[in-house]
Amino acid sequence: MKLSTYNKEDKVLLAVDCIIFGFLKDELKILLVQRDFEPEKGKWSLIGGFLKKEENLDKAAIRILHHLTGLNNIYMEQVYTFSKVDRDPAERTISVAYYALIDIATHDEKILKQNPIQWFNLKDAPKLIFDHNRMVEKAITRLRRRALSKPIGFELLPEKFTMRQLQKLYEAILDSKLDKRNFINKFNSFDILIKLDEKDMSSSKKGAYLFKFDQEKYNRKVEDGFSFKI
Amino acid sequence: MKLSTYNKEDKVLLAVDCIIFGFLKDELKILLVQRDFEPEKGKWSLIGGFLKKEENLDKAAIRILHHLTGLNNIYMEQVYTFSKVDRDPAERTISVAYYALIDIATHDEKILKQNPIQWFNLKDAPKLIFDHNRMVEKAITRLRRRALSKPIGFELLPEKFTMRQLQKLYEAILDSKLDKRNFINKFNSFDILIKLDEKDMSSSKKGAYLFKFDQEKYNRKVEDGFSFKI
DNA sequence: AAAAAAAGTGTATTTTAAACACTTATATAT
DNA sequence: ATATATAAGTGTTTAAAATACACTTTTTTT
Repeated sequence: MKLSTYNKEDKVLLAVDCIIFGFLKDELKILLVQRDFEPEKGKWSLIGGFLKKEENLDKAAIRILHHLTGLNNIYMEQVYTFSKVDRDPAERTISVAYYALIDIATHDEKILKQNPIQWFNLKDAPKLIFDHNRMVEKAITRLRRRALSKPIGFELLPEKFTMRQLQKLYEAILDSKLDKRNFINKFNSFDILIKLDEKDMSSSKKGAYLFKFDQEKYNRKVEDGFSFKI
Repeated sequence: MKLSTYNKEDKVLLAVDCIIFGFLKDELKILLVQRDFEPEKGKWSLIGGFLKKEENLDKAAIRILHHLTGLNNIYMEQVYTFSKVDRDPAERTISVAYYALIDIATHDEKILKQNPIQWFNLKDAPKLIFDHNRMVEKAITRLRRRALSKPIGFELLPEKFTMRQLQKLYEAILDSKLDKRNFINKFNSFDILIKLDEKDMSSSKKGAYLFKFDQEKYNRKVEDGFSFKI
């Protein structure tokens, strides 16, 4: 075996923890897993695992998420790397947090097959192991900033949705009430929605028009960014 | 020796690389070091080193920066973790990038003592080893976002500075020319400057009033944030 | 036929951003 | 002493964006 140039340096375990946000019934949710090994076996945890030598972090996040939930093709974004010395009591572990947004309805079959995995309302999620609650906080901050600077919703909403659902999503993320008319005017000014000839009748007698995103324009806005002020 | 719970998992080297920005004579600068070990010995590099088992990343960044430059008490912020498999050809190494802003004049004595270290104008910095150029890009993006959402300058400017210097700093960071009157009006609306009874005579016959930051108000603005639109 | 429930829609006001040019002070050169 | 050159300093008008705000429509249920 080749003697490494960096031979005297310490090596550490590098973990990846995934914060998966979903949205259902006007509530922001988070996907958690019941840990099935020690330490902290049985407690609720983010979806996590260890980086392997021959993969990068993005790949590791995808593999770990797939392995624990069956979810595929989820684009995750790196948030922050957590390195408190005793964050994992078992062994020195540094962990890189990733987050993603998904539409619960689209993906739920897969997830529900797996047993110790569960959606929680963000507001009443259980206490998590290690520093996972801090990770969630940091991811929420990131999500909030993202919602103010780029369109959000494509990943979190079903293909067709009402204006009200979209507004509720923004209200949930920004944790504040928005004015209906101002929201619609503002969002329409971005010109990324297509109004369908179809109504959702599930939430009112009158029915609410359904919309979908104009994929191309949406993507362009993700690139260019915008400024959404609350 | 205790048999670890995570015994079968891979361990990796974790590096920290520091992107140190400075500002002098209307130019944004970056501090680079000539690497004195293989691989890539003699090439220009960010200020880097390896995390030790018994320290967290913030501490490692401080230690590494101090060790290579003599700089003390520099607050650095984590930017991103880079993990491409072959980013370091010698051995699998993941690196966490940190960045900081410093006032060159205040710190220069210390730095200049150390030899293979040098300030470069950001615009004509040499090609760096590994993925360090990408790290710098990411740090600049972060710096720019920071400049638009929080006051900046306290760390990059001398204690007393002219309005012109402050404007040039923003111009350098945002890489765009700003209108003198609009800049002053805007910045004054933040109410974080104290106008001194002293003039800087070095750059004009008339002399330009010196300002300093109102530390308390400045800090409050760092907390609360603002929106600086260019 | 009345009541209830959510959807849908527009304007006036305030705030913020952007565009824009001349005067002042003083050292230096003639 | 006078003229000139150089950067500093200073406000207003216009345009754009954000905010505040309330009634009508549709349809089911009673």
